[in-house]
Amino acid sequence: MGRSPCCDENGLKKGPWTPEEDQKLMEYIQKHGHGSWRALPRLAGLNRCGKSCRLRWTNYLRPDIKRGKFTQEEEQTILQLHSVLGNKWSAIAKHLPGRTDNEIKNFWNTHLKKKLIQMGFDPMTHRPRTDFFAALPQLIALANLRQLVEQRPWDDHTARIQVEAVQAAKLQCLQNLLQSAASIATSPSSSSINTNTIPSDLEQIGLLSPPQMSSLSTLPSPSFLESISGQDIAAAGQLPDIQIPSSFFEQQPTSNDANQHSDFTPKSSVEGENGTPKTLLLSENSLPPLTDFPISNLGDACGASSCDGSSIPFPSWPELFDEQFICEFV
DNA sequence: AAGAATCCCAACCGCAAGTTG
DNA sequence: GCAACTTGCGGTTGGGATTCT
Repeated sequence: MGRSPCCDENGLKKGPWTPEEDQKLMEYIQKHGHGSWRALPRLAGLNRCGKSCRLRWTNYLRPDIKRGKFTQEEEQTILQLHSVLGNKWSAIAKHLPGRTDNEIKNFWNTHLKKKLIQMGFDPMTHRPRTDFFAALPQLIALANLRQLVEQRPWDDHTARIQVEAVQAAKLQCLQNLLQSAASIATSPSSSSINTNTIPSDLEQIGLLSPPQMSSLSTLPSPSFLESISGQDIAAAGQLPDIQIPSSFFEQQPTSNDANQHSDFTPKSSVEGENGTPKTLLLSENSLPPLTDFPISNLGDACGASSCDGSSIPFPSWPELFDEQFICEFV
């Protein structure tokens, strides 16, 4: 065991690779294979450590590397695998030919994680986040503090201010949800997918929702899990419920679609009683169903952000947004 | 037009597991 | 069994590119 001393050696070049260095490395590996990475730089005439050479080769120079944007299918696969495997980038990469673990990791950190957060999902647990609601008391306290700062006496308005703060928070939450759905639907990367054309295997791997979960996905199917090595599953420990909203992948209506549905209405794909997928169109007055939040096993696969004990249980829609509020919002 | 802010990704760092003698 | 060495992995960062103000 012990740390590799190679990168600690002095006089070895660091930083970006030059085309000449790339050329040397490629030519050497194509001729001789990489063999011992430690010996390779010397043999190839490179003033780099073996680790740096290995990284450059595996992440950039390897001929089978697929470059360019991640496809919708790849994105879905990453999300699905991440919900099962967590940050096991190399394990995830094995299921995405031509993609490196580093690339997937970067893609996750710069795109997918943000998307999930925007959607109100914890990127670690793939469950609805509760932190926003946990912040409600702070918002109320802020409203109260402002009143104090302004030296206004506590009067009958205090209660009203509190109510307004809660209303504002609710409004912001709802706007966030709708904006997230809209922004995802309008993102170029999502333009190639259509709920009606999602291949059946995506349903099989649990990316489409079962009836009871409405817009939320559930556990991956056995067939999907079988495609992952037993070792991976074992490493992942207990399998979490996967709740990527199906609207995550949905498409901005095309210009034609937009004519048909002039105002954006989040769609959820659900299965009919006979198992046939059908599309659920949410009306202006309906809301994404979040009442299926599985509090029962919440603690099993918690990440840091929502399971630190400070969070409050995720409230149901009727609890959170009363009818009057919804009408006001609409 | 220019400076600030943000995004993005190649590359580095350090840890740990595997291998070898 | 032990220590040295090698490899693989995940987290983090530096800085160029892009977007915003």
